[in-house]
Amino acid sequence: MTNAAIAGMFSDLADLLEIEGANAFRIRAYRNASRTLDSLTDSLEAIVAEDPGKLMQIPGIGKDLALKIQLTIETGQLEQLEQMKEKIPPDVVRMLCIPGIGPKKVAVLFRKLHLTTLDQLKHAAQTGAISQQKGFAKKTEQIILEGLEHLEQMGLRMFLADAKPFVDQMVQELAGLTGVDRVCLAGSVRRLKETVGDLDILVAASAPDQAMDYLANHPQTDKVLARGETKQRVRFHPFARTITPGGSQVAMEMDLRVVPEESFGAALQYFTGSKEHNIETRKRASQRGFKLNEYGLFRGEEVVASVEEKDIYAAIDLPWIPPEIRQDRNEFHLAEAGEIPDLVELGQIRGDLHMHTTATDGRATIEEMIEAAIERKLKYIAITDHSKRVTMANGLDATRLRAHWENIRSIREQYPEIEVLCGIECDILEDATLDLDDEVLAEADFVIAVLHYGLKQPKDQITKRLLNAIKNPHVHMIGHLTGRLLGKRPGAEISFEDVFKAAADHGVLMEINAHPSRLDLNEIHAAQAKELGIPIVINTDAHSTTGLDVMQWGIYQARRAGLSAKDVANTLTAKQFRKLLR
DNA sequence: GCCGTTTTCGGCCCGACTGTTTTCAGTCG
Repeated sequence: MTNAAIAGMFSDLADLLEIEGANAFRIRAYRNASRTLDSLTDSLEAIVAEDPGKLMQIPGIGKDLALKIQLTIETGQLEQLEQMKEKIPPDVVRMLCIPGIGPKKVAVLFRKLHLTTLDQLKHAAQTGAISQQKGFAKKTEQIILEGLEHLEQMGLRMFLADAKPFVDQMVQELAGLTGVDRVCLAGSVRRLKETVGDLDILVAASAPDQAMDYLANHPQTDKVLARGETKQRVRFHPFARTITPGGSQVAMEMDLRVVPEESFGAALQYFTGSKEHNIETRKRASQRGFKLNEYGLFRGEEVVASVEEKDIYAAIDLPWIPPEIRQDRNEFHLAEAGEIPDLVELGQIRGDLHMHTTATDGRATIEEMIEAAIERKLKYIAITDHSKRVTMANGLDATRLRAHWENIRSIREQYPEIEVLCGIECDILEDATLDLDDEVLAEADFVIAVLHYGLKQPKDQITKRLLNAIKNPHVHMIGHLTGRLLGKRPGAEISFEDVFKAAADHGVLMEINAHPSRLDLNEIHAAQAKELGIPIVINTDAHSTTGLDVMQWGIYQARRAGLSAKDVANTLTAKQFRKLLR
């Protein structure tokens, strides 16, 4: 059983307990535990197998939760969760997804009105049965009906790559307004999260109305959902696709927060989050006798810090922490030790070691790819077309591959300003052998081994395939290890610890695929690979010349994992990079 | 349910906004 599965059970249990009206702090304990387990790099299964007592060393896991984790792994289910599910139907839990409807209201709908499905809820709202209840009125019924309509879209997130250009533009427009002193992105977009649920912008202004009016009347704005003295929430017309299959259009919402200039730093810290990071910073503040809110850090009435973010951190004895790593994972530990990493930047990337050409499923020729790479100031690249197993991409067999390499060798002589490696993206087959013979692979400058097929195999077999590839002396890198996809296929997750340890032993590189809708090797696993000293390579897997431009999103992924240039192998010079290869 | 350089019991982050109220509870971020 995966950590994510156990974390999910605790999270579900917290939802159910909330509807039941359980102690709020007990619910929080489950939520905290869920989040901690989800970002834990060690496998809970392995910990239990070794020594269940060690579970209690995990922060937020005490005697009770340790036992629940152990029993969940042993029995395959969480007893309390199963019991609660008997009592509360799944649609009742879904009611929590309606904005404006929380656990208290759901409890009334379920216990007093005996509504157990969303259809019943809709009917009750339409017939006015709900407004009869104390604490409910016509407006609430309207909220419910609107909410049900949007429920399908609710909770949908979009890729950072879609959201960021839009909010960047909005920031620019707001910055141009008279009376607006400072504007900054906040929330998950500022933290450069891979996907974002909503958008946050912070403004410092002497007159809040100007910025709010501008946003309210913006052509992209569909509806003002809430507006107060300092805060406004709007819904935009759909401007990008969501990450769900089918990519339905979704209306994104944005919070605009206006604060006085002297509070900007405190507000920026506060609204950047993450929520978990903020809870920890406020805890640290209160341990030092301070109170921290969006207006500043206070000792009694006295303002200790408020203008700049770094002042807030300094006052609680920490260096400034980059937004990308504000996840309450280990940034406080790093900050205390003075080890906040100097995060890798796009300008430091010198090579791109994964791209395709017209020889297989790319749309540009070898020459075009080389010239595009030179334009983008790259010093070295690897041309890595598909191997024969990927028939739908016109994958290369030994004969065609050798001819392709010969072609590359003659073409690259015309481009002395860039080093071009003859590479191959070689499939790891279902039986754990490689798609091309060793003697062919031995002729390559750079070999990427990847999984494309047989992902429904059991965990052990997939792990074995990866281990075999790593042991092959001709393989240089494991390509786009789709941690998330594998993790989501029941029974097909891999043993990352085993794979990473083998990679570390054999000097095999790991890849972050920079494509914004892929971003394979998520930040947790990338951080884990870094811990083991495995060099990480950020590649575009470009299928066209413009495909080389997605590098930025991979950089963000690496930054969230806390990687600095020394952890990223393609920041090395071509010569240094070659030396790194076994 | 967790946790401890005030505490093994009594805390647990904090404020804005809305709707239903007539001073506040619920919800949200």
